Amino acid sequence: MPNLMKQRNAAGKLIEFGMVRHTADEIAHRTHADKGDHQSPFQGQGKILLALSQADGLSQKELATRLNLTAQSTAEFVNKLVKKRLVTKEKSTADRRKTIIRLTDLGRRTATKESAKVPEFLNVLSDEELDQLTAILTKINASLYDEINTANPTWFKNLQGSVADHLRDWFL
Amino acid sequence: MPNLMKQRNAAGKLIEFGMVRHTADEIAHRTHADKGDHQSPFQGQGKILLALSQADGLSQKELATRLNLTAQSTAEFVNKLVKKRLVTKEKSTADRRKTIIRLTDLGRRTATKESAKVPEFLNVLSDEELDQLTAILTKINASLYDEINTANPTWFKNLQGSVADHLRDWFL
DNA sequence: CAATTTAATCAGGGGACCTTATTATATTTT
DNA sequence: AAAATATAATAAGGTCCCCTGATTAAATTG
Repeated sequence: MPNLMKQRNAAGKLIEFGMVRHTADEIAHRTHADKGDHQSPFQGQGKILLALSQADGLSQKELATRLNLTAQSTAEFVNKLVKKRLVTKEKSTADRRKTIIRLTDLGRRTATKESAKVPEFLNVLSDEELDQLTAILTKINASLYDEINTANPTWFKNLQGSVADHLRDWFL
Repeated sequence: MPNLMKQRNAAGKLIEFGMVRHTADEIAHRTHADKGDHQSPFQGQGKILLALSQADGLSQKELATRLNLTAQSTAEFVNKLVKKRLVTKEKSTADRRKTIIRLTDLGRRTATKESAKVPEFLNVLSDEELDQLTAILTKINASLYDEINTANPTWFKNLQGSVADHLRDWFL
């Protein structure tokens, strides 16, 4: 079993990392002041954009399912995106209950832009440390996947899907 | 200069870590279903509780300053905490403009409970990996502190304070 | 055709924050 | 001391992220 003290140290650093990065993010938003555009790509409207950039023309229900959101939340975010002219809604002709959501050009550009950039703080690490970090995170992620899968297989599948989608863009 | 490919790998893993941990957290909340009790200790009401557990009897203004919140947000959170009987408000006799906030017993217990527990996923790491992770996070955190300090010295000071407060409990 | 399931919407609510007034209660200045 | 200014807290209203419950419209089933 691993040394408890070492675990505690690492945990402390992780907590610190969480706090510090949170603040750094806030500063980034507030400073850059991109106006209404300060959303994380993993939440709310950003989430929708990301999903659509990977599979355009989904119905609201499909979006909700993939993103583990309720139909109502999904509708809310979609409507906001429509107002911003980032997506469009149209009734499916095949099944008139369904509403198909599509990215506009602007929406696609926005989604792409959000998507990828290497955090600057990785610049302070050596090659060796980067490898170590990658290996460690791989282990940690595997363990978390496990935990999630045990607790809620549905979420696990959805999560796998969106991680894969996101990282596919990221790595090519 | 570090290898770009290695940076990208690490960045990808970090992004994945972010997504996965987010989901794991949600499951923890939803599953445990502690009712109204699903707040991060670094935001909103939780933030207030944490600050008070470190220095009870602050005025709202002092809280706002320490936590980089507006007086209005602070008031909102405090009022919600009052409703939940986690804190009390009373007028300062020395300066009747001020309102002093104090933790109730329940509040103190809640704050303490929130505060410390080693994330389970650290169990999958070896001693060596724990050391590596600690070293890496130390570097990353230092770099983020730097960035924050440059951008906003005030926030930097406040952040230092709350990190110190939080970690003091954590390490003893 | 009647009953049921499904996709969306409406209404309403909680939590995190913010901006723009106002209202008390000091503290200064004249 | 009276007037002017600064400070602590409120009130009101907004945005964003999410959810539950109730209702409507269209499709599927029996």
